[in-house]
Amino acid sequence: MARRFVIKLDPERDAPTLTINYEEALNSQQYAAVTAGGGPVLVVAGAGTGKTRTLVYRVAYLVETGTPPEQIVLLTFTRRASHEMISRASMLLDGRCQHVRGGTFHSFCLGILRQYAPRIGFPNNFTIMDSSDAADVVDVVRTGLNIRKNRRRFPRKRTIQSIISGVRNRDTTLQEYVEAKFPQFVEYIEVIGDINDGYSRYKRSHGLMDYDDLLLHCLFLLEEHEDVRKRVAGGCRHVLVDEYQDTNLSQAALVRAFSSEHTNIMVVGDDAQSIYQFRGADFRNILSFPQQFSKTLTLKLEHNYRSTQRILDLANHVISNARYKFEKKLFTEKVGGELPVLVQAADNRFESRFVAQQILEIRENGLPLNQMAVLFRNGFNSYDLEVELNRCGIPFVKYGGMKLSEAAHIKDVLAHLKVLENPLDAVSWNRILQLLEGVGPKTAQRIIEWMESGPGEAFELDEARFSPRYIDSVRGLFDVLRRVLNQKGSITEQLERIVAYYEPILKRVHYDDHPKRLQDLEHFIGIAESFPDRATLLSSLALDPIELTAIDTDPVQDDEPPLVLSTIHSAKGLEFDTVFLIHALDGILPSSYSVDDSDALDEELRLLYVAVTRAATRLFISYPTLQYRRYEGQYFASPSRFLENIPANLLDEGSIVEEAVSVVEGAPAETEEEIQGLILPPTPTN
DNA sequence: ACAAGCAGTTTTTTT
DNA sequence: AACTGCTTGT
Repeated sequence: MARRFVIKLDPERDAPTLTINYEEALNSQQYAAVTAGGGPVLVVAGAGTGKTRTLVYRVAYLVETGTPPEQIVLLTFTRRASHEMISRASMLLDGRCQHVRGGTFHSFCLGILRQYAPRIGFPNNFTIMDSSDAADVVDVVRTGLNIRKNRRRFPRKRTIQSIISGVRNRDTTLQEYVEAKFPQFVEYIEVIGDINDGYSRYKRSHGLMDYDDLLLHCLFLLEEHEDVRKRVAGGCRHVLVDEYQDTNLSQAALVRAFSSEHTNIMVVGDDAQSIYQFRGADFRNILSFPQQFSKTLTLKLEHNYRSTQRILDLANHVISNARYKFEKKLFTEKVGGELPVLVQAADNRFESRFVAQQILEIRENGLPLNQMAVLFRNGFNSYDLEVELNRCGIPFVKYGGMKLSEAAHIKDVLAHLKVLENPLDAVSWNRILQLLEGVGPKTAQRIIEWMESGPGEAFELDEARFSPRYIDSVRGLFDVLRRVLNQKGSITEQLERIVAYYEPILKRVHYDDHPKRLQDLEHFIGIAESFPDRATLLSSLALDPIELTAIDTDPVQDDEPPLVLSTIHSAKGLEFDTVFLIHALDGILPSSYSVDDSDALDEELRLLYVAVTRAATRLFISYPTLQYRRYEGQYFASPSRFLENIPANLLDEGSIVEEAVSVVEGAPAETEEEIQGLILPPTPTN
């Protein structure tokens, strides 16, 4: 007779032993999120409430409680964010966290598509186009359709590309979208539709995908191929999504697909920080999450650990002016602190000198440079300041603005690599052929068509068909490509060969500044060295472009962590002790492109909210009164409308006084105490 | 017919 | 700084 023995479970002893004391490290709301079970979880987390911390601990918790790290998918907004979170989780727990799969939606989709592309009629080695490549294709298609540009006010190639992309990222039609956003082009809706059709066909026949395709083709793949969906979603035991308020329709659908097998999905975000509506994101996406996933557990993080109460008061006041009423109000225990200040400067130069001097002073008082940041609306708003910082010897890094891989000369060299990787890539062929003397759009097109129809062997040129005016230079191009291909050297060797070939072209095309551009190319070769192969280099560059200013950083003071300059968009998710928001002008912070559209205007307001909430203890907002415009010359600009009529108990006012001698020890006027001691040296002539 | 060079206009934010 | 449209040159 069988006997049954019962062992009593002792929760003290038999619970998995956790090396991290989660309860102690987190507040109760964070703890609830980190230790939540499976199923859909929505975490609505205000600015500075420990959103990143929560995700990091969540990753560690999942790993510790037995989820294989490679079955955890952490989708973030930038690759920087995903690297940071994964390495923080690794430090918290151990190296197992390194195997968590992370990245942007685009890079995660790329990985899937590289594997399964043939299932949807693409080669595995398809090329990723950035938006200016896409605009070039649009132009080729438009020319091919014989659409005359000299029709009245026909949209530019960039505009057509952004219309096409705008429609694909939203739940709308071309008709509706153009009527709403580009009423001046309503008469061309049909033509734009034709261009769009041609554009899709062109991409498909040449193995090209734009950014939208990475998401949409991946979604199509998962929806149409049950076995692929099962395999991919089967590997996603836990899906975590950061910055969910900035996802668009297709990203929400992808989240659904990824989590379709295990339904363990946690999304984190803040509707008040949605700043990518221009790209199709909709903050209502995050609010409708519980409707899209049944039995959603909703948690809120409202306790701010970052900022002083005075900064939060200003932030709460700013966001209360939005048409849409956001529900949460942030609170903190950091009472008091300095009142944020709004500083009026006479012009750009005064603003720059003010900021640089404050930074020097604050550093003098012991705050490291990398805990300060200067934020601005547009990449070019910091040009003047960058000059001033260089003059003062303040090292800085800049995020946002011009990217290395967007510079014409880098794109030229990259296009050579791209045709080696994907010989069908007609955009790149088009680009590199037109660099040859005597070859323009028409000839480039004819050569491409000849290559596609004719010889099996790539990079071979047959005689007589082409004019002797350029035949030799085409042959020269093919020779270089063939040599690079046959030699199978390292990336560096391949690039060096191409740059050597390209150098004379560079001198001809950019005669006035070729030394600077050649320097960029050398620097680029150095960066490329760290990539394992050509394909990885090209994909990484397309999805995670390198900042152009990485080049200018002077090696003199590289032991000091640099000051951060950033567009507000690129500063999302970051925090600093001291923040300077510069160029807070009407027409810049509410961008002049947004003032007619109340939704867009609201987004600009949220942008200001994001900027303000980056600051922990000190916030300076400044604007120059005098601005220049091309033909009108100088004119007086007004401060941001968002900063008007702010009660004096929330925002101080300051002005800049010029003082040729030394600091006056006396009592300055109250409103000027913030900038007491600012000495402006005589304005240099340059 | 097509390329090259010049003049005038237009520039957000990002994967 | 890059794109578009116009004029000139081969």
